[in-house]
Amino acid sequence: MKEKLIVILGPTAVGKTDLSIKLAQSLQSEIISGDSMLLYRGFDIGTAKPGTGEQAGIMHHMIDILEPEEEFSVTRFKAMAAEHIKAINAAGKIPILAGGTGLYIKSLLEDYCFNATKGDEQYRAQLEQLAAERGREHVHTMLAAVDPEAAARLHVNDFRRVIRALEVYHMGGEKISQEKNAPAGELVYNTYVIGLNRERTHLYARINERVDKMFADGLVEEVKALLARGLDRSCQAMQGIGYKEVVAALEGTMTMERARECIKQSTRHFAKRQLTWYRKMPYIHWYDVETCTPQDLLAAVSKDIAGKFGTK
RNA sequence: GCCUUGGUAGCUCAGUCGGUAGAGCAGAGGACUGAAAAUCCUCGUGUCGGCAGUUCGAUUCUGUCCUAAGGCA
Repeated sequence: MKEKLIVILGPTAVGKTDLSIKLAQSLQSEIISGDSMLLYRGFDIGTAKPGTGEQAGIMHHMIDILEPEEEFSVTRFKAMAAEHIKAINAAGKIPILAGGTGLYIKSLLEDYCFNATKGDEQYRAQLEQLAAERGREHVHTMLAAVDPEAAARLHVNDFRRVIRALEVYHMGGEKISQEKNAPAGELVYNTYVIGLNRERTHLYARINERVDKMFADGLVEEVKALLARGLDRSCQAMQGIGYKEVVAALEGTMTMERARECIKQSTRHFAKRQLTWYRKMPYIHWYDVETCTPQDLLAAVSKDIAGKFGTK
């Protein structure tokens, strides 16, 4: 008997948070975040994290569980989310997984089987050093020597993956190209996947507005506070959209105005990339947020969920 | 009114010593299996402001008109 799960995904700024909270209220359930940036404490404004007021007393899991300097990865997400899903089901409720991180959600639903080799900071730094000295081609050639299949698939410039492939081979004796599990096309959970979308130009307009609002709400102060705490600007969380640009502006490499535009642009690009993940998930039930009010959306979604799970 | 400098892809501009043009950005599509809000790949025909002239041929030269900015009155 598979555990039940409701998923809400969609591009950034489409309105996932709002729907997830309303739905959680009406189903008296709990929310699990499927978002790689909400994990971090202190990263609130730039991540559009729902504040405690907005959370409306609904239990939110996997938000604010990491210190800013902590590292995180998909496998941890997968394991943690699975636990929450299990626990909430055990309590007789249907958990709501809401978030936009394609890899995280897809790997959870489809049970990606990752290589066991852990990330090794030192080894990565070593390869980056090597690439700086002898070029990326050189590192790519190293991969071709040990795992030609992976090398053929990876572009020389897709340096992160080249590094990972080498790491997997040298640190763990595995190959990134080795066949993983073939999840029989069936999802891990008894799940109803809701995809929210709206017309692209309108989505972009919302993104632009939201970025302006982040600045008005004190994004710059948030970043300053993080830096003042001694947080290294190179840490994972600081690579998030909105943070790396503000840091650059504070360091003087670009104007704050320019940073604001960069953030809008990156967010738009990001939304587009999210959408390409979702296109590979044929089991998503799409709802056009454009053509209905929040009430109608909730009603429509509730009805479809009731049909699926036999809830009220 | 006169002078100067512009008018080339949605935007900013480059360029053609005359043989119908190309970058960045924007935008679009894609990849992705322990960093994923990360990382990476692919995609550029537009009356070269209008009209006329010179020419085998003009976006490129000449004239004229329109238009923008600046200067002089």
